[in-house]
Amino acid sequence: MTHLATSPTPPAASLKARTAWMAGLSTQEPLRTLGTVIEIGEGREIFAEGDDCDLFFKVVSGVVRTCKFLNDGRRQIEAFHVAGDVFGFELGEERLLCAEAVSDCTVISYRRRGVETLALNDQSVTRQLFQYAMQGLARAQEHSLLLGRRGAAEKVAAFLLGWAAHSPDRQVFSLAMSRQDIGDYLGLTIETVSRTLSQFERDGVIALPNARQVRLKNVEMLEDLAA
Amino acid sequence: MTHLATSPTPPAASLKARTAWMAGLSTQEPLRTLGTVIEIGEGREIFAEGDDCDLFFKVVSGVVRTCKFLNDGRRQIEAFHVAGDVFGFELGEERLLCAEAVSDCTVISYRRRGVETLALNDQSVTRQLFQYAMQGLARAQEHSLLLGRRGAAEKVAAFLLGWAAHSPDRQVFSLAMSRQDIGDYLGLTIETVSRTLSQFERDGVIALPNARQVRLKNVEMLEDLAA
DNA sequence: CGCTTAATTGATCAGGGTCAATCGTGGTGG
DNA sequence: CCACCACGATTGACCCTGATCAATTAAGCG
Repeated sequence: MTHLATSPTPPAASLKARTAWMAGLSTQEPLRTLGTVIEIGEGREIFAEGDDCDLFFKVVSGVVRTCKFLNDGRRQIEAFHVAGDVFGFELGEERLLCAEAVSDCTVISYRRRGVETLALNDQSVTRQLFQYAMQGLARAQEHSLLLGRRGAAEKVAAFLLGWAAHSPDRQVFSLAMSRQDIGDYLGLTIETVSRTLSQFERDGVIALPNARQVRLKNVEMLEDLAA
Repeated sequence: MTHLATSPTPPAASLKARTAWMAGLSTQEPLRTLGTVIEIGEGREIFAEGDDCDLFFKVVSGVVRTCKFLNDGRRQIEAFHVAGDVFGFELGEERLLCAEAVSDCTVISYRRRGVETLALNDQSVTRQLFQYAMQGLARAQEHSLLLGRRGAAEKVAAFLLGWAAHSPDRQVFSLAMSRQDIGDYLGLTIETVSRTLSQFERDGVIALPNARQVRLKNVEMLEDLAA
């Protein structure tokens, strides 16, 4: 399940090629004709909490975060979405989460109504939607598990391994997101994230050439930590 | 790894009556004929981590917990399932979670294969499965949010309100689960759960006639706490 | 080259975990 | 019927991890 390295701007032509990343649907891509390609600048909002759910999205390149702002001002990041991931896929009429571009990114938007109409005539569309829902479910459950973990070290280790798994190179990769993002995803403060990473580096588990670059030096120990 | 307590199978007659409890499907219930009703005793395992996913279940009565055991012996409860909820619905071949009866309960089991076959000919079945997946997704996201909350008071308050919402009487209800269960669901220890409840009682927010009975005295304050 | 923002590091504090004792309730057997 | 036991829940004392507050360093960027 390797995702392609993010390449320079993908014009429409590359879009077709990229549908191959989708899970379990090598032959058919009935949604292809419905999508609209959109470029989003780093930090820009894609949709907000409370918006109508008339669209959902698939990431082509870049990273998107879906999150919720709590009444005390804190932010909880529900997930990071990378190439191939679908987000903004909700049951109700109003969005419970908002979505923002972590990095510059390209996404495809789909009209929910249009897809639903399509689904009436095409079983494979319904099944595709089902796949998206189940993948989201699995992801959310995994995240619950992560948040339930006790130690900061456990959480950060699990996060690094999870992120490494998306990367083309599992040993060396760069984090698309800030320490604040990582903290909001793991339920920790930036300081704790930073300290934990520094400690990992002192222990020789990882190397940090700069704040965004990570090199895993001892994957086994990380896996032990992540439990 | 024993599952599926073979027990006095209720007759088909009772099954029909029970379909009325199901959410959102008043007119159609294409799955009705496929299910097998099963009685499970309190504390009994329904399926284990690593089992085949050839079945999924719907709760008729009682409460079921789905959970995961971590390598350090801790247990994380992913969800409590009450009448009408579907559980054991997973993508992969092997289960990632296990399910146990919190109280004596009655569930209906469905063969995944059978339902999939049915779905080929019947759009409504596919759409029903989609609904289950999306409900599970919404639930898992809500749980992530709950776990991400900072304070113990916030978590316990949110839990009480959530549980009250299922109950026939929103003011007075009884908890089906132990303190340990609550703790494992919220990522807290039994002591902290107990202390927090006691504190709520001292503050006049709730009353605890006995360990399992809860009476909400100040819902507004609970809602403030739950944020 | 200074300005701004992100990240790191340090010092202190508090929320919740841990360990341990006590209470309460329900079940069992004399 | 009551003494006894077992188990869950509660409460208390103490400690540790991670949050908070604050200062310093590093990295972009006009």
